[in-house]
Amino acid sequence: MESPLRIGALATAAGVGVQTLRYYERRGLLRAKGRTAAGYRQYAADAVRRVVFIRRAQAMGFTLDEIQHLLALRVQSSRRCEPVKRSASAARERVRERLAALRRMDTILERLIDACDARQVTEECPILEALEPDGRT
Amino acid sequence: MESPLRIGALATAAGVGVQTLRYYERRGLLRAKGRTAAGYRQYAADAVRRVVFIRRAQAMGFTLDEIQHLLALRVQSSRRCEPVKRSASAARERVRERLAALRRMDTILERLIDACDARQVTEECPILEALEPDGRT
DNA sequence: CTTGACTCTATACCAAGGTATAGGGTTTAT
DNA sequence: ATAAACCCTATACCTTGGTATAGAGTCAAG
Repeated sequence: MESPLRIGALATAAGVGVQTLRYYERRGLLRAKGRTAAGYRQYAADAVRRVVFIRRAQAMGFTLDEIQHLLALRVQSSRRCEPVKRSASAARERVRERLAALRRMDTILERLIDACDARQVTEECPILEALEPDGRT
Repeated sequence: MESPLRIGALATAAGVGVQTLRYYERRGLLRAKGRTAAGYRQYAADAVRRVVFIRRAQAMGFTLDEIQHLLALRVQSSRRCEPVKRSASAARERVRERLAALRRMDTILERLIDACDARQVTEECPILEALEPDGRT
């Protein structure tokens, strides 16, 4: 029985601009529950979570198209399970690749900081060595 | 005594287009060692590593501006160590935040795939819970 | 000595993900 | 009942990270 949010309230709650929400709607990422007589969008309270999710997923490198797919992932019936599983597996594959790359970056930065602490002069840029294809750390 | 690379050779070696390399130069990410009499850019062999680094860093979500800072990170002398360390620490902080978020995402996707295998119906979109600030999985 | 592959600068264009503005209606507090 | 603060659509514009094109010079092979 909660009163629905108008777009400005949702924007404030989620920390984005109203234009952004309308843009997400055009992109198919967000739908208003309905409209008032005057045509104002009405959102349920959980729209805040959805928008926050979108921003966080973006922050970890997903595109809006990918996020749209992620948001659609749920097992709706015991049929139609395979497509969901395929999407989820593909998404997970990308996540794991990014994880591996980020872990390498973390190691490199850690070692750089340590070198700095030890006041060692590193003639070569250690960062440049960070991401060699063979990934030796 | 290796013969310097021209832009096309560097582009091929690093797997990018020549336009991209000139763009990086404009952005201050890449410098040619010199020019031929005709004005052709000449690159040292290690430019390949630099460009590959740029692409990998991009792939893990760094902007070109951030990458420019990363590339500038090297301990050039035992003085001036602090600023380097601060940049590296800040970069590492961002990396670690992304890692944490990606790990949560990975867990969620794994559980979704498992639910799918078990033919369980997930009514609520489980993805939405993936990135809650408190990170409960 | 010309043809094709390469290079140069400069400028235009593109896609993603917004942000701003114009021109208008609505709701609310005074 | 009117001004401030909100909402609507539509359209234009912005930034990032490129890609394409135009017009011109360079170099190596035949």
